[in-house]
Amino acid sequence: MELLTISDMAARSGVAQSALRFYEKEGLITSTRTSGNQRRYERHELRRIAFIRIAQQVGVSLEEIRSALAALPENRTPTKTDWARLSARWQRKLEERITMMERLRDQLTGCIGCGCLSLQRCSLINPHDELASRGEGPQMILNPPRE
Amino acid sequence: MELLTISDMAARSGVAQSALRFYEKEGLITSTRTSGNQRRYERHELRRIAFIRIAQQVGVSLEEIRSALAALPENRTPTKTDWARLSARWQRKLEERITMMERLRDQLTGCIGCGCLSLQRCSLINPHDELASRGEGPQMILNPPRE
DNA sequence: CCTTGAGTTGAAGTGAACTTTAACTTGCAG
DNA sequence: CTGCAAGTTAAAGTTCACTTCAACTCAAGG
Repeated sequence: MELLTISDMAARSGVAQSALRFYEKEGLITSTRTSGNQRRYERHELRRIAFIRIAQQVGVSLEEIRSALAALPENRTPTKTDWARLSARWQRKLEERITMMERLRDQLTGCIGCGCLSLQRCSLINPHDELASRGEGPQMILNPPRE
Repeated sequence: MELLTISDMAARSGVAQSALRFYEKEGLITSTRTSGNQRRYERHELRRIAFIRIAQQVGVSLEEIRSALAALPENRTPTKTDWARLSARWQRKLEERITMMERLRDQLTGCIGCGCLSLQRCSLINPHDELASRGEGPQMILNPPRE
């Protein structure tokens, strides 16, 4: 069971050393120390880092990521099942985001025909201008009507 | 041709007044002034704002948005065609982002089966660990191999 | 030993996208 | 007219996600 140095981790994960230290300070990853106070990482920390970067791609904040990772066991190396549970959760987030983007794309496609993009008339943004009651902004995308 | 005040604009667009002033300072939108130095907006500025918010949803920076908007005519109200051209361009960006997200989702689905998320073995991140030559990080998602 | 590269810390800096503040001025209903 | 809500500015503050800096200490080859 060989431990990895911070430069190993940076090389393998593609994340800068400074970011790794930052993540540790934020409680996203952990490390042990050598007698000389240098960080040593267990191999499975790479999974945490991978997870962090993926979640960021999905548009999740570090704070949310932190709280998700907090669900992993602290006293033992996470099992496949632990990770699978977490992955499933993020997969739903991803799914939601994709759906939103697709809705955005579809509406935008319709808008290209009319060359509009008006806040008042275009369905992309606020159809019929009667949505004021539902709040401000591009209601159709952020908060579409149920069918 | 009635002009809108800043609070009209804020109400109609769902964007804070402070943000509208900020956008103006950044050259994203424009306004005329009353004799008493108050901002008055032409109605079509709402379209610019809508466009800005939509582009932000897609993950585009204000700087990029600014340069895209710079392609619109300054001396006349943009025509449908002007907007359509711009919309088409963003639609491609959206399409790309959706593709990336779908790839991410598909890979993640595969990963749930194995409960992995390893930087070394999981195909989500860096299959076979031989991608080092192609750069660091989650290569499969950011820069997938051609088929 | 000595040098050099790798690692450590706290604190300050960065950039994006705004918001808040303070001190005024305008617009308009009564 | 008056009073007050709405508007104006420059400058400073905020949050997020890091990076950079300065001043060290540690580890290992020659």
